[in-house]
Amino acid sequence: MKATINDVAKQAGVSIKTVSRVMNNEQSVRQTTREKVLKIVKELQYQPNLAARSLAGTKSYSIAYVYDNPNAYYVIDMQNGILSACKKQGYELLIHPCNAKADNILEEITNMVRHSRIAGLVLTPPFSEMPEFVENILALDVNIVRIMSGGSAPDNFSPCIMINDHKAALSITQHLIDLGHKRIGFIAGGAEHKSTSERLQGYKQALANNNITIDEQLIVEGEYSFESGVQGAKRLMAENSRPTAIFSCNDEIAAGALFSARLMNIAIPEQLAIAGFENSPFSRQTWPKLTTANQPNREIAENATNLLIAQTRKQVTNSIISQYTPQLIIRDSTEKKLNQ
Amino acid sequence: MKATINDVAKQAGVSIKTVSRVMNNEQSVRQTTREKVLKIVKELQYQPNLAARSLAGTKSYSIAYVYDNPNAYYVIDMQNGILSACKKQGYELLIHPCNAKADNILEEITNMVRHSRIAGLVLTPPFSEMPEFVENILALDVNIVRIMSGGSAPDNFSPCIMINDHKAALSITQHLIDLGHKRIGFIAGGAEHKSTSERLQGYKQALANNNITIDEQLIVEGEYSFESGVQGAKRLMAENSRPTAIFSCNDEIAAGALFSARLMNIAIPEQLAIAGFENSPFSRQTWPKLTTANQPNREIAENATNLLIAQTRKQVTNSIISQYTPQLIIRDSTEKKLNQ
DNA sequence: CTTTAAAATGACAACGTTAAAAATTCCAAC
DNA sequence: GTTGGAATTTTTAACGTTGTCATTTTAAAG
Repeated sequence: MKATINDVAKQAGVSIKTVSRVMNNEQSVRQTTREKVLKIVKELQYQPNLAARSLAGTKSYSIAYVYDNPNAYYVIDMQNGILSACKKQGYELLIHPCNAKADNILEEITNMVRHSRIAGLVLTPPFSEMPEFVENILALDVNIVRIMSGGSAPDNFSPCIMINDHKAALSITQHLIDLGHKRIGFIAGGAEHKSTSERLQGYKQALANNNITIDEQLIVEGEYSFESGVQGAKRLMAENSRPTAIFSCNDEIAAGALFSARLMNIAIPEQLAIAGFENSPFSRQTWPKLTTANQPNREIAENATNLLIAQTRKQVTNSIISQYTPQLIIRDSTEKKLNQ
Repeated sequence: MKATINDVAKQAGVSIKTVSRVMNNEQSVRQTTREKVLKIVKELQYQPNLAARSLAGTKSYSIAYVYDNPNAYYVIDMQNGILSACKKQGYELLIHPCNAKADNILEEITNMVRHSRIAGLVLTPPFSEMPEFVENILALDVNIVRIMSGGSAPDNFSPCIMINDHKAALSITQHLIDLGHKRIGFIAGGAEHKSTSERLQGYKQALANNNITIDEQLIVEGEYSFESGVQGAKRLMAENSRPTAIFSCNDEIAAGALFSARLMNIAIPEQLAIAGFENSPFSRQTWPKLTTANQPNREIAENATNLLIAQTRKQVTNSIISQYTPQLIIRDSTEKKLNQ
């Protein structure tokens, strides 16, 4: 039914090993031979059998995405980006949602890697930002790529995609300052996420740049959830001297803060400007829509996966670092446009 | 490094075939032998190699989830439910997001099934509700399970999980009627989804049960998106005689309708009651929170996958149908409680 | 005890690919 | 033309399972 390497070899009049070489883009195949084989491959619609490949070879063609993130939009974007790269390069994706705080998490991942013969892992926060975890995973001799927050990579053990949250948070805060705000609240995300501290530092830097004193009362702890935004805004707006603007660590928190403000009959943006971060669908589904910073997760994920696969194929020896800085998107939650 | 069937066989003093029999729960293995083998399996932490299995055997241990759904919450819930069943039964999950309207969609899925040796497919709307598509997939001799809307299965070609949207929509509408509403708007989801027509029929039935004339002006077309809710509410509220309540086909639409109502300065629920459907996070992230019907997607997905695997193992001959009726959850978008 | 059928177990060839080693072909330099 | 080394290609043996069929063991009946 389905064409195998034998069928191709017979048709092309070469040995199966030659077909294998062509399929794997290996050296020492004469150009004419390569073309001859590729023609038959196309004719028979031959695709190498993944099971046979991973059984016979030392290589694997499976990539796993390990995550623990309650943000469905983020996860779906990541999955789609990873899948896109996988498809193009003939890999399959195994998704592995799990609990980062489980005490046997390392054992769980180890088993998964061993059992499924994984070529590499894509790690996002919080996993990518747990140094001990990363070290232990690398000890398994499996490739990884990390997507994480920061201006520069924490080490050069593996390719990293760095999201410059500091810079992005700085420009959001500067935008609020430019609008005349001087008392700007900050609702943090989970403390275990480096993005939280990076965004906080960007916020502080912007204030410092404009000679605005940092008021610790205006900075409240939280986590990356809608509910956290609700509570955070409640606390901030209960202060004696309320802020006139709130920068929330992500759009979901911002949506919660906005919800909370409405409960208190506070007009947005007239009495309170609110900004989020991520440009997730949340930022477009509130009223008014949220000012935010665009973080192109799908693209980031595809890029990361390409780096991972390149590493798997030993096409790179040195660690590669790629940088993204989310760009400011101004919407009505901070600055109302006249026509709407 | 990793234990193979040979290691187990040697240690247990039996042939590899016997170990294979034990691992596959086959008949004709003496109880004492079975125990002896299982003891070694545990000791060596032996797990059969999936690649070797699918290469050698006629069976496959991969399940694919084919979907085309913009609702991230729904997809994540489904994935987690399917994964949960897969893990328990030693299967792996391949996710396959795709475009249901692509003209080569059948070819795409066919290739995937052939190439990855898929044991079965989990289909959700719109795929599960495309009879021609389903028929063609079944012709590939692959097992499927369908999760779809309706009171009874459309055929008995494969196990189905039926969501009784009709009944659920009826009870939501009845709830609105019980609150005194007589002019109730309906914002539809995508016409290609059976849930849309089922929910519409439930809505109409409830009106009929209460001798309320059905006003076609109050029924607007739409699709399952936030934006569609925004537009739908805009149209409904522009009518000469506005509705006093709106039943939206899902929570995302309802959230959009609510957003839209706020833009028009309409008080919820005083001037307009809004109900959604699904009990997705959307329903808890609006202000006020949405009355809805709870659809336990994760549980449904796990159940569906179990049916699929049972079918794969030929543990069932006849088609199995499982039923779910989403249950009404009353929140502030239709009926404000005093203490809040 | 035999005999016999059924139950349990084992031997060995697949499955479709890659790895390692061996064989062949090619081409440039004498 | 030879020759020698590099480039290309082929041969054969894995990889870890399951399927098929042969063999051994068991237990029941005579």
